[in-house]
Amino acid sequence: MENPVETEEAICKGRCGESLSSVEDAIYVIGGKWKLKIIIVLQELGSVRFNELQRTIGGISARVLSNELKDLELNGFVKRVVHSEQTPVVVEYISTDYSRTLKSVIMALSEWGRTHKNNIREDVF
Amino acid sequence: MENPVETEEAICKGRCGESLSSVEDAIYVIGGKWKLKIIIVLQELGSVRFNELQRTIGGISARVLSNELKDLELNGFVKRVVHSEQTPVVVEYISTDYSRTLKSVIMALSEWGRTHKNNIREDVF
DNA sequence: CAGTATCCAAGTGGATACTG
DNA sequence: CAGTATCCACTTGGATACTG
Repeated sequence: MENPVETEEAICKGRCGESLSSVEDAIYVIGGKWKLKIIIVLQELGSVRFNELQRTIGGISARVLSNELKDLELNGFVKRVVHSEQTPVVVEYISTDYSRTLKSVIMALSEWGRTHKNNIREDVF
Repeated sequence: MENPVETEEAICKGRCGESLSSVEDAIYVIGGKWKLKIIIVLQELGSVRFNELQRTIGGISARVLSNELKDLELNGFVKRVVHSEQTPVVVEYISTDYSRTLKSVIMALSEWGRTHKNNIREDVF
């Protein structure tokens, strides 16, 4: 620890390692092209059905959406509710309280994305 | 707009469309497994060389790191500085002011990731 | 050191058809 | 409607060797 020739790598692992590993954990769970978008739509609409969700998000295939939803459900962001009293069976996906803990992440990302888009329009094109 | 049978999809596209598309834009630029991690290390160390960066991040191959850095440079998050007066040539990567606009994104993500990790330890295992 | 080139295995994802 | 199964093209990424 007091090694005078401590490498920069070691210094970084000590100094920014926590941020690094926390961000890594976050990306592992909510990273990818679709997860946050699904969570946003579910939070906004409250309750959505499969095909409706697919159309709202746009560009996602049924297979991929299905896999993403399973993933999100496993991690507690989404609850799958089956109304088996109806035929054909109706399935609703609803956002959980836990998904609301992502509020600040979503706000930060959407604000940055909006600003970035404006920067690009003004500076580059 | 005043259509009484306006679909939920349309409602969502009006209500949360901006957040949705902004988050999409953000993910498009800084999404993926490595980009934010690279940016964090560069911000923390200020200036890093290629192999050093590879070792600090850990788990990333030279080819992938090289591609990510090109991408980040194109988008203005990283500056590549060549010291051609030395042999063998020394290359430094430094973070830009623009990468600092990601501060709130990184903070939100790292805080959420840290909390999430704690939740998992306590609740699931 | 700072990458690039090549080979190759594994994963991702679209399209389509199909099921209860 | 709410998915699943299959086929298949494309992409991603590791390992290794190589260059200036």
